[in-house]
Parts: sequence; structure tokens; C-alpha cells
Amino acid sequence: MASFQLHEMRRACTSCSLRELCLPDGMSAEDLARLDEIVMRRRPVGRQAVLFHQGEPMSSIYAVRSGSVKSTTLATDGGEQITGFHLPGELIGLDAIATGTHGCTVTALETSSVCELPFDQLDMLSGQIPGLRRQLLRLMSREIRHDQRALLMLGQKNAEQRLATLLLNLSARLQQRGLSATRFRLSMARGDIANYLGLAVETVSRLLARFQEQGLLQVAGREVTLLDSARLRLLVECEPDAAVTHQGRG
Amino acid sequence: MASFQLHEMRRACTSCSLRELCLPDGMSAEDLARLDEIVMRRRPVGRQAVLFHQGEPMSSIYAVRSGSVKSTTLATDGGEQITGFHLPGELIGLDAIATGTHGCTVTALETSSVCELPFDQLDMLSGQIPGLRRQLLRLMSREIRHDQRALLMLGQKNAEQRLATLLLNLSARLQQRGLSATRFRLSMARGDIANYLGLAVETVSRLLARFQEQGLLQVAGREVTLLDSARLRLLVECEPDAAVTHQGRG
DNA sequence: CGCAAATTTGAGAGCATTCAACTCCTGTGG
DNA sequence: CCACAGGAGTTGAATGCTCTCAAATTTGCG
Repeated sequence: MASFQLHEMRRACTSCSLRELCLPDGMSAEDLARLDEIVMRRRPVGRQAVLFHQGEPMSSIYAVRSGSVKSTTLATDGGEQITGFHLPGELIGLDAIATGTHGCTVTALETSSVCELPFDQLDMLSGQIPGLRRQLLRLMSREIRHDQRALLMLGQKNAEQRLATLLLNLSARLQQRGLSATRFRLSMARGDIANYLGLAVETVSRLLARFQEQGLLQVAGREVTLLDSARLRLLVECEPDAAVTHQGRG
Repeated sequence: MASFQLHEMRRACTSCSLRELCLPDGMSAEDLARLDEIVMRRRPVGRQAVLFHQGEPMSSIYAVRSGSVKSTTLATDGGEQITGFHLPGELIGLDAIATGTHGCTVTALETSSVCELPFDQLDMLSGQIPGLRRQLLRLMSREIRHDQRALLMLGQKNAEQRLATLLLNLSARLQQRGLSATRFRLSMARGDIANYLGLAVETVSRLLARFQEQGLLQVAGREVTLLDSARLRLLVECEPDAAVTHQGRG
């Protein structure tokens, strides 16, 4: 039902409902107009469509406008790792600035659209608009934070905690975007979740079943309803088992 | 006894041997002079000294000048994860820009010194100097890349591959700084290595012993000599003995 | 409606962890 | 200079979490 789609999606940053989550945040109306001039809107792309490939030269960065995408990096041995799921208002391709070539491949998880920001122009504009410069740095910094939290997850948490963390994280981000925090549709496959969390697909499947048994949530395919996010949070923060005692009944 | 110390360490960016690895890279002499004016040099700090704590308000970012430091993030449950080891020329505290408070704690691994860059002044200056702005973005982007490679490591690689990757990575970065790529001293404890790689201390210890048995390297305490980095690389990229691809999806 | 892909479920194996004991450093004080 | 304390690092054994393999079942889509 509820998807990652946002309803009011206008063409210009000025009237975009994502304004406060995206690059425009904190910019004056006139500066916004200048930003608007360099933004290229792309027509929606379908599921599985690739926005750009790892290794390609980077000329633009992108902001998710609607839908959702995943970014993946390939290891030398062919293994691939999903480094993030991105919702509307989030910037992608920021890792490309370092070398001028994309360090990840970005793929649409569902029908999605993005705004394209030609980097040279964005860079120039950010020299003239302090608010834009700050916000660009902030968003890059936020990406670093995200990755470091993900590192903490893979390095310190067990399977149960990882899945709970992801669900709560998605929930919070959807809520930020005006959607339900408790009921949503996962736009990514189980395999994507597993890969992102460094787990096997089967483990994710089993855990979702267990969470449901324990009354933490309800899951039907990709439709998820969080029933007890407080206990989910407890699961993440405290020792495993602390939140759940299946001793209670034989 | 090669350490992470660099030999020629002058006070000004202009004559700093790390110029090309650090923020000054690609800047003209006159722009460099302006950067120099805002940089505050700090006296060396000893082992275990904390440069800043997670949660503290951020007013400056820092560049490692000599020695080496680690950055760690604390989970809500008290568990902590080392998100990176930083060598001279590398910027730290970049994740703080998003919220204005430090997202990690930075601790010296050995006697080290850093350059302090007051963020407001740096931001202002980067509005005036395109080269500086670009380089700041590049270094932030590089940090994102680093974290994403680390994610790939924790998500896709087994213990053996993780340790090999770290050793090769350190080797390459030391070489960039004019030190030996094959013989170096680890400034971090086994426990730090284990934490960074998401492993138990005992596992790291066992692996180092095994690598030595296999003639890949020689290790005596924190002194490491890489004997066959080609084979180490092979270990990371393929998997010679156990031809099993770890973990789902390809 | 039917096939292919995605997901779930079950059973057994393996890699890494945990627990425990021991050894080796390193720095300190006699 | 050496003894000693305490942390750091190593080694061994056993448990366990998660993976792999295998097969059933459902879902999605043409």
C-alpha cells in the first residue's frame, strides 16, 4: 500500500516537498532559483534501471526525487556489496567526487526519478552561495555518518540486531518524508536486505519469521507492519534476548 | 623500526611534506598562504590522548600531521567500533559537519600531532578559493569511499581476507608517505585491529600466526614484514584453498 | 494459467567466537 | 640491574551463530 513514492512532486526545487531534506534546505528563495536553473530533471526510470555504473566518469551527482534506489560496490573478486538504500531527498554519487569516476553502481529498486546536478555547475554555484556550500558539505558529512553507523552494525551487531536496525532506520526515514512509520512496503528484495546487512538471504527470511512469531511485527511479502518498535529498539540497544523471553511458554 | 612518523615536518603548509596528500593539494602558492593563516598547529600529544570526544560540539576539523590516530564510534549499548586509522595528511572529524557535533572519538595511537582547521574560517575560505573547495570535497568523498570499501570488507570477506586487506592497505598508504611498503610497525594494538575488522582479538592473533607459517609475512610483536604481498593480494581477491564464495548473492 | 524468480523452511556443517589458561612484553620500583 | 605487576598477545578446546545445501512453496508477471 504505502510505498516510498511521495505524493506532491513538483518540478522545481522551490515547490518541491523534499526541499527541507535535500540540497535546498536553508537556502533563500533567490538562491534557490539559481540552483533551480542548473538542476536537470529526468523522466522516471523503471525497476532495475541503472542510473550509472561504477567506473564511469562522473559529471553529475543526483538527488532521488521519487521511488528508491540502491548503491552497490563491486569487489575485485566479483562480490558485490550494497552500501546503501536511498530515499527521496537523498544525494547519490557523492563518492565519485574524489576520483572523478563513480565508485558505485546505482540501481532503481522501483519506478523512480532523480534530479541531476551537473557537478561543475554545482561546484561553481557553491562558491557563490554559502548556504549551498554548507548544505553540500552537510549532506556529504551525513553520508559519512551513515556509512560509519553501517560499519558499526556490521562490526558489532548480530543478525537479529542488524535487521531490527534496518527496519527502524527505514521506518524513521519514511516518517521524515510524511509516510507511516509503522506500515510500509519494502522496495528491496530479501536478497538486497541480506547483502546490505552482510547476511545470507535465508537468515533474513528466518529472522522476519521469528520477529513475527514474537509479535514484534507483521510481514506479508514486502509489506511490513511494525507492531512493537519499542521492543525492536530494545533488541538493538541491549543484549540479544533481553527483549524477548521465549521461556515463558513451553 | 620504521614508524608512522614522517621525517621532514615543517610548520607551514607551504613547506609541509604532506602537502600533496592533504588539503593544500592543487592549490596555488598564494592561496596556500591564505590557508596557512587559519591553520593552528598543536603541540604533539602522547599515546592514548583524546583529540576530541564523540558528542562534543565541533568547531574545527583536523589533519593528522605526524603519528597516527584512530576514530571510534560508540553504539547506544556501549559497544564501540573503530571506523578508521588515520595517517599523516588525512583529515579527521569530517563526519561532524552534518550535525555540528562530533560523531566519533579520535584517539592517538602513538605520539602524534595534528593541524587544527577552524571550520567557519575554512568554510569561508573555501568560498573564495575554488581549489580549496574542490579539495575539501575530494577529501570528504575519499572518506566516503574508504568507509564503503570497509563496508564491503565487513559484509563480504572472511577473517583471512579482512586482515590481508588491512595489511595491504596500510602498506600502500605508508608507501605513499615515503616509508617502506614491506616493513613497518603497527601503531595499533591487536585489539584495535580486531575491532576495526569486526573480529575477535584471538582470531587476529591466530591469523597472523598462520600468515607467518605460510610464509606470507613475518611478525614480531607489532613489527611486520610483508614477504609475499602478491600472494596476500591473491588471498583478498580470490580464495585459493577454500574455493567457497562466502555469503549469498553475486 | 504457467513458468521463472523470489521466498521460505529444514538439516547439517563450518568459521569464528567465547572461555580459559598461559606466555610474553613493558614499564616501574626496589 | 633485576624483580615484579599488569596488560598485551598467544594458544587450545568447545560452543554457537550463521552459512551452505536442498527442496518445498509462494509470488510476480507475461
